[in-house]
Amino acid sequence: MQGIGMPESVHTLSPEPVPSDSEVSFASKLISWQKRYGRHDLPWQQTRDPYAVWVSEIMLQQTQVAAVIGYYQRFMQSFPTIASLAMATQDDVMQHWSGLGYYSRARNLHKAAQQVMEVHGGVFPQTLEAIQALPGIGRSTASAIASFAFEAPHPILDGNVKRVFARHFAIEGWPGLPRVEQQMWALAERLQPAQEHGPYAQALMDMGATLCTRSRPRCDACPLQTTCLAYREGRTRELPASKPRKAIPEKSTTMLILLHDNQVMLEKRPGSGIWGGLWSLPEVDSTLDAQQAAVERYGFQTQKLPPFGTLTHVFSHFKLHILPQPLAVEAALTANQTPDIQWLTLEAAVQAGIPAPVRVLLEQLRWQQTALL
DNA sequence: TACGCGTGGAT
DNA sequence: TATCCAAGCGT
Repeated sequence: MQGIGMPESVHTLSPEPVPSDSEVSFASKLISWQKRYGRHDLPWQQTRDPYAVWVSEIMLQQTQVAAVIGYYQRFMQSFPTIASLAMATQDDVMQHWSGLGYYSRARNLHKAAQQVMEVHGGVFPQTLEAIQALPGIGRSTASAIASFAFEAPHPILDGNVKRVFARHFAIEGWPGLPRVEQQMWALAERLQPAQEHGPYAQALMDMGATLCTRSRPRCDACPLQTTCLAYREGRTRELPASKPRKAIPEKSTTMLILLHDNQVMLEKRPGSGIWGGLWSLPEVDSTLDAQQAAVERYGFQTQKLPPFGTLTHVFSHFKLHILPQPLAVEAALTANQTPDIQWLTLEAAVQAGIPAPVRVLLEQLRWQQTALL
């Protein structure tokens, strides 16, 4: 297949349904390699339970394996079945996701479990269309679940696969570009083997994660070395093309640490947006007076406590400078109990579903108080 | 179509 | 330290 990788490669113009000989060996080489050198002992590989596969695939979206393992084990311990997840409170689910990031994944997973109970009678659906119809499951994740749980012949296209394709077939352009992605989906369909769909999907992921890594790929150990165009042309360093980046903006916010009776006040954030559904510290515009804001918003008379240093948290799309302002609540002028406010001891607060930087602040505070005793 | 959405590891 | 980006999806 000579056209692959050229800017106007043939399969974008006239897709060939029949793979060439070299494309057939692509899959079989990968599968053979996977059986011998791939990963087989990850916690979610000990089962074909579609629910377990599903949870793992959602956690692994944009998240590295090492970060997921502990979360996966605790999550499955607490929510071993679709029914148990569907019946859980959102707070309980978010608590298990706290620190893992991309919290819409947790909200969607929870919602989808309830959908499976209502729409599918508690049985995880088996067709690609029905799987992909669940919130939080796109084409690649649906295919991965179908491949691992049901041995179904659907191609995956995640970051690993894109990297392997971009290098092996010398595909130009950033893989996030719709044109490039469309080209890769067509390629993925042609390369899909006739059998061993689970091992093939795992092989692509293992290749991308352990050999065909972003930097310093281990081409010496690669089963595709003899056919890899990037290797042949010495272009593994420049492929795949990287995403064009813009400078990210910086923002500042003041977080109120309202303390009373050895407890701290947490406020539930709106369901969407940054840290949606998590419990967090109240935020005040940094140009405003924190104590005045505490009175106006909550009816609290407060005494300033010694502040501690600014905490900078970097997101993918902006940088946030957090100015913590500890305040001792002396008196509540008005009742302010709502479902979106709770008072917790520091020990309980760090166990709640809170964003990572808030955890850092509360841990610092707890350490300070311990040191004073 | 481009952007919003977290956190941590690697270089 | 700054930057990239990792088993993507929803809007």
